[in-house]
Amino acid sequence: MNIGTASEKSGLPAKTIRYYEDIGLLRPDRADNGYRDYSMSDVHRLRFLQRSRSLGFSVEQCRQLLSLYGDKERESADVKAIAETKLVEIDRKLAELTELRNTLRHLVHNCHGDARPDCPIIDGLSGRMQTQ
Amino acid sequence: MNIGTASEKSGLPAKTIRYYEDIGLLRPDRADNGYRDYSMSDVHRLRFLQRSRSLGFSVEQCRQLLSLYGDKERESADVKAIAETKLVEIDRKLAELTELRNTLRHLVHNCHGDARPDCPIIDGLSGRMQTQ
DNA sequence: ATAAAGCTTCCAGTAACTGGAAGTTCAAGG
DNA sequence: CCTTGAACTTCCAGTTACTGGAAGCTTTAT
Repeated sequence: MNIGTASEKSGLPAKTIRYYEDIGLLRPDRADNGYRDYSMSDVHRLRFLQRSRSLGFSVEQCRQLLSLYGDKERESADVKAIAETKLVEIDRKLAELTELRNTLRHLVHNCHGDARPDCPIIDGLSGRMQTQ
Repeated sequence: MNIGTASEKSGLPAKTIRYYEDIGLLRPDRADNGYRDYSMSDVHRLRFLQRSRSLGFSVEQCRQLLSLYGDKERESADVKAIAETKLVEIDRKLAELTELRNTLRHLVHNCHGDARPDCPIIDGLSGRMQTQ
């Protein structure tokens, strides 16, 4: 499939997909006309990149994560070690995201939603805090 | 407190903290010697920035999120609208992160962890997929 | 008093895109 | 078949969000 279709399916702009190829994150086939030709496997890699990038992993971390999928020659123990390291990181991110959500939820539910500026959460968080 | 202490407490490099000041994300006091002087409230903003940036929110999104905390003049209905928009985004990120974790967990648990390269998950995900 | 550590500003470099120009190829309509 | 517009190509320049380093001032520790 062409880059436009791959872009739609992966949620990444075509520009970014070409950039990822430049820095060696994937290597699509080329059709006779010179157009890039993406397989479903390529699209999976792209979606994976889209997701992990948007979650705050660096491109180099994504490259590591991708290697878990792509490299059949890689030893399983190695895969396991990398995956386990990343799992710790992901769990930390999950906890932080949950905390952020709770804060915002609280904000939404405890504020009046009208024109009164005396929101208790904002007051609580923005004021001078002496607690530690 | 000085920038070094604020850096420790927030988890952000001093360089980044100064940069955030440059682009108007916070405005610490200055001591008589010209040193920046951070309050606990500043540190809270910094920690909040650290967290939301590492979770893939852009600086501009962080600026919006921060406005929920900082601006007492802001109307509550406005706060509520922004918070609710961000909540949807956070929930999406949570779902994606959970999915990513499940994939990796599966990878960790189903692989042999020895030197055999025939991990079923890698085989499943990296191979040519005909499914859609 | 002097050295090291920490602070200041400023300027240049990097990572990860992103936009735009200039040209080629393809799919649709006349 | 011809043309027109969308989608593709490469290349180069610009943006965002830092990051490193120089040059100099202030504080702390011996």
